[in-house]
Amino acid sequence: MRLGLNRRFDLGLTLRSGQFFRFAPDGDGFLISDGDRVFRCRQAGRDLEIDGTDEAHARRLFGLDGSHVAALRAFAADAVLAPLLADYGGLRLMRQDPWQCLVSFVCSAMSNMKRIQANVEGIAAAFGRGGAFPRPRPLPAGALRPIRLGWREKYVGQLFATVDPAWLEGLAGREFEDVRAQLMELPGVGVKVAECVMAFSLGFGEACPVDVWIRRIGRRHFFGGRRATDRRIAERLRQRFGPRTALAQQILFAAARDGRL
DNA sequence: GCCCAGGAGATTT
DNA sequence: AAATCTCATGGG
Repeated sequence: MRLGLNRRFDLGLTLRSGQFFRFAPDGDGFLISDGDRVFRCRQAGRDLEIDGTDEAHARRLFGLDGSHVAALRAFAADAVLAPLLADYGGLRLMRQDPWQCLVSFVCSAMSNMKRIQANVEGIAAAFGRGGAFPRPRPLPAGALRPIRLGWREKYVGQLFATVDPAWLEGLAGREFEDVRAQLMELPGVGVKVAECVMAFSLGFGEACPVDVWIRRIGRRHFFGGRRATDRRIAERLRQRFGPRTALAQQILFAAARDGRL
């Protein structure tokens, strides 16, 4: 199926930006796994070719809606973001399967993108079917050991044994602080991981995950180089970008990792 | 050997 | 409430 794109979108940049981990190069496109959906995807200029899923899913997953244009217009007036839009304007905020997203970011703690991807793929390969991400279920003791998750292993095991995906999906659209507090009751989920799940799978545009990169550039660009708590940094970004904070954060993250900030 | 990586949780101050 | 410690592993 071919999907017309009349707005800015860069598939490769979006996939590699660190919000999603289940993709692999496939010819001149990608093989993508989002929850129980596995499909191929290829971008040719303003066309997006998808094979194995439907248009509604692809548009939702890649954030292909009109809100992006308005966001770019707002960002163009921002002194920090404006210089980045030429290279990062095609980076979209994805909306992936919440359960897969939750496990991915619990695995992300004090890790790096290559290893996170290997860990998440390892979990899918060991317990999933046909590339799909395995649904929660109690796993045999020691079954996660070969995945080499380190001290995240016990958290992932507990999540598989206790989380109800329907409950997780039901958090979308509810009150921000309430959702974050509920996510933080889960093992291995603190402020940062909770806001990742909210930003990348539950549609909370005000979410602002503060990791080492955002902390660094947040201090440099929004606090005059002075120290600031993660909470203050997130507050300032929210005040500056409102419901587009999550997208702004993702652009800043990608640019910072590229040495652009 | 060192330091760092999309942190969380428990303990100490 | 903020600073500190530990957790396991791979890469530069």
